[in-house]
Amino acid sequence: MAEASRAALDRREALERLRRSGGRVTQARRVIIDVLADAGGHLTAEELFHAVSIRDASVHRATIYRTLDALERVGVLEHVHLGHGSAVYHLVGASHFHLVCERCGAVTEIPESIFASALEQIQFDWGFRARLSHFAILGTCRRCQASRTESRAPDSHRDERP
Amino acid sequence: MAEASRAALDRREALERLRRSGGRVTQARRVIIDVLADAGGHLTAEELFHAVSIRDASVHRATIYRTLDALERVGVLEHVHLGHGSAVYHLVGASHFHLVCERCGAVTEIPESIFASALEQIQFDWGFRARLSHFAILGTCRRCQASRTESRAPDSHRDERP
DNA sequence: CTCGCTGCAAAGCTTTTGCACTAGA
DNA sequence: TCTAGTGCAAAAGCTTTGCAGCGAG
Repeated sequence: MAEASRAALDRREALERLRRSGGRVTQARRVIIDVLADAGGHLTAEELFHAVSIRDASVHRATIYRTLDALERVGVLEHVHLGHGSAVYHLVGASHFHLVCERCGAVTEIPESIFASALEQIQFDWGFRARLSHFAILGTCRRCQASRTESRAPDSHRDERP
Repeated sequence: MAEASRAALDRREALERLRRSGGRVTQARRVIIDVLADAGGHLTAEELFHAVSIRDASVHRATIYRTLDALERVGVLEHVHLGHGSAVYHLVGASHFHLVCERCGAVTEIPESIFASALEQIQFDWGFRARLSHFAILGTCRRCQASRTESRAPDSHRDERP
């Protein structure tokens, strides 16, 4: 992976990759990529739509979905499921996993190396080449383990049943 | 975990657990638990609804959702996300992970022990107690790795973009 | 007898799609 | 120019909810 050494694609690289794949660089796509680059990733389609609307109110919600699909197909971005809610999108970059606390919703990124040997064993035993980064890993964070009666944070929850 | 030694709760244990938690054992719940026990797990709400309808057509779709919620809350069942589609439900039992092939949709269950040391390291390094069983692990199965042009199986796909 | 559970209907939310028009290469 | 991409509107899923009646304990 060429991008594994960097945090993520920047605007220029993203547009370049899009162009090279035969896609057109439109106003909507430029804004969407800008927002994703600025946010540093982890936006749902809806969050992205709101953020994009601020910069260009003419971009339609349907365009967000179609563009996310198109950009994912040409390898400019990826989506991850952090929980029960909508997927979140981010520009491709260093492969990593997400630890999501089921109680407070905190998201921690960890390097993929942690699971290297486990994934090798799965490849060896089952012939299955696993890609762990597509889903978050749920659990309980240090803080919430310490305080069992910790109340839930009001925001940033994606995997909570009300 | 008391149920870790067995494949999953059977009807009697499930009803017992429901009753002990103060829940009422109704006709609808009995049928739902029966269907899940017979299926051996991995049913979406919609699949469950169809299967339940065959045995008792009077059970409403909304009851399926409310019952799944209730039964999950009292620890009778759990849900897992195998892919982009709806979650699948199963009676609680031995903790395991699901390998889902992104190309053919095949689902393989593997024991949680594979990841034991990785999860321990996460606990040690980040203080995060991870529970990997809530999401599937996507990747490519042996067969699909062998035949790169393998056509997708028409069914059992849950994590495929059309 | 009481209130937890259910059927029903309707709404809610996210995502997709058909169509005609616009604009990128 | 030529067609990929877009806005718009409407539909399509899937899931939730308010309400009144029923039935489990």
